[in-house]
Amino acid sequence: MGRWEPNAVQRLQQAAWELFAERGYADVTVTEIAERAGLTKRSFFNHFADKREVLFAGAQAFEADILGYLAETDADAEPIDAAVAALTRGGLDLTPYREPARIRRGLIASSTELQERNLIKMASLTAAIAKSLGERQTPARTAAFAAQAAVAAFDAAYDDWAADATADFSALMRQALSDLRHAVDAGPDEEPPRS
Amino acid sequence: MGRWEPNAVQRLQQAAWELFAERGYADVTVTEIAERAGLTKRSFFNHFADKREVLFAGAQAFEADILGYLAETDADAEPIDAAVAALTRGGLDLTPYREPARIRRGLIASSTELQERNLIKMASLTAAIAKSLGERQTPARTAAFAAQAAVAAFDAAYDDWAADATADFSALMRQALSDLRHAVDAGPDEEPPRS
DNA sequence: CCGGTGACTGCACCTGGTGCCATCGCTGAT
DNA sequence: ATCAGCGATGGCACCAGGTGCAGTCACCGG
Repeated sequence: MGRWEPNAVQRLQQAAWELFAERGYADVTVTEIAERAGLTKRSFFNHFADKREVLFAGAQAFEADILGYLAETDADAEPIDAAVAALTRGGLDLTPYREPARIRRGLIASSTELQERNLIKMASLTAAIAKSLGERQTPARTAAFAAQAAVAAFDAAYDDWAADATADFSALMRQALSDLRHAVDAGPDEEPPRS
Repeated sequence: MGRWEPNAVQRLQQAAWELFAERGYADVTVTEIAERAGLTKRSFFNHFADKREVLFAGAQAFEADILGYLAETDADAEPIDAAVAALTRGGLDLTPYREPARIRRGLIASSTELQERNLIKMASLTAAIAKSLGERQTPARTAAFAAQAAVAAFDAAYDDWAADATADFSALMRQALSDLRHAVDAGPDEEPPRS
């Protein structure tokens, strides 16, 4: 029992979430969010760097989780397989949060501001994965492309998962990776068959 | 001879470019840009949606060029090859602008705001390419992944090109695509050899 | 000569975001 | 018990980006 109600950050997130759901991201003001949480605008900005960030609080934790999973993968695996495995585990962790994920996706789609923030978070995740892969024997270029491919597959699978209640995330991820490889593969007449 | 000096947009871009080069993006105010161009803040926002956009005016034209080149590619080519060919031609068009491109890259690297904007422009380009590819016989999924891969290769090649004065863009692009395929390919023991 | 059009301006206003300092209650040390 | 310090919060003034609205003024076409 402190001088203040506990969990200010959580209360702010909750308040923001409710207000965004009610009236959309753009029509909600930071002052309103803070007041619903029983705080002031100034305190909001003591907890979040900006208005967008209140919707992306989970992203940093997610990135950390992925890096943890990545460290657990077989060091001899192909980089892209290691990254895909880690992202698959991370995606499975989200299973209980399908409905919030759907709403969040809707919000992001409604605001270019949020789309930009989402893209930079994905880019940050990609860079972190690439860096981790680079600490294996992998050349930086390969690591970067493998990370980008893995995240692209994850993103597609995540979309599918949000849209289809019955789908299993790891199956979606396998399918996405297979589709990606199909799209990237050279046509049969452009590259000699493997020896 | 109009009532006003001509080429307001160009003057604003020029003024912004100079000021950003002098003092960095963050330390320049829109009012300053407008005044150096002989206009007012209000007029700046009549020409550009926001402060960032003054640095990305070329992006829309570039996207249109790429789509044009894409339409000229062989309709029977693999989607990724068509996209790569179009982006290679677009990259070659930039040859005279290497130095500005370098400066621009430095500016973007210095500001997360600009990084976000850059990412969404690349995403827009990717989506436009994917849409165009989808208008061939290509499935949407394949089109999307092919576009993402092609743009990823372009981005890597563009980086290399900005860093190395002597490099030929189409060679860099071929190399990037080859590296990408190497990074995405399954290891030899994970997939049966082609028949 | 006259009315329309379009680039530009002025102004008031909103909101996100920050710097600075005061407050207040808890905690631990003396 | 008292006091110092810490940390979350609040108040306030302020800045910059961004917008809505109502003008102004030169040009252009009739």
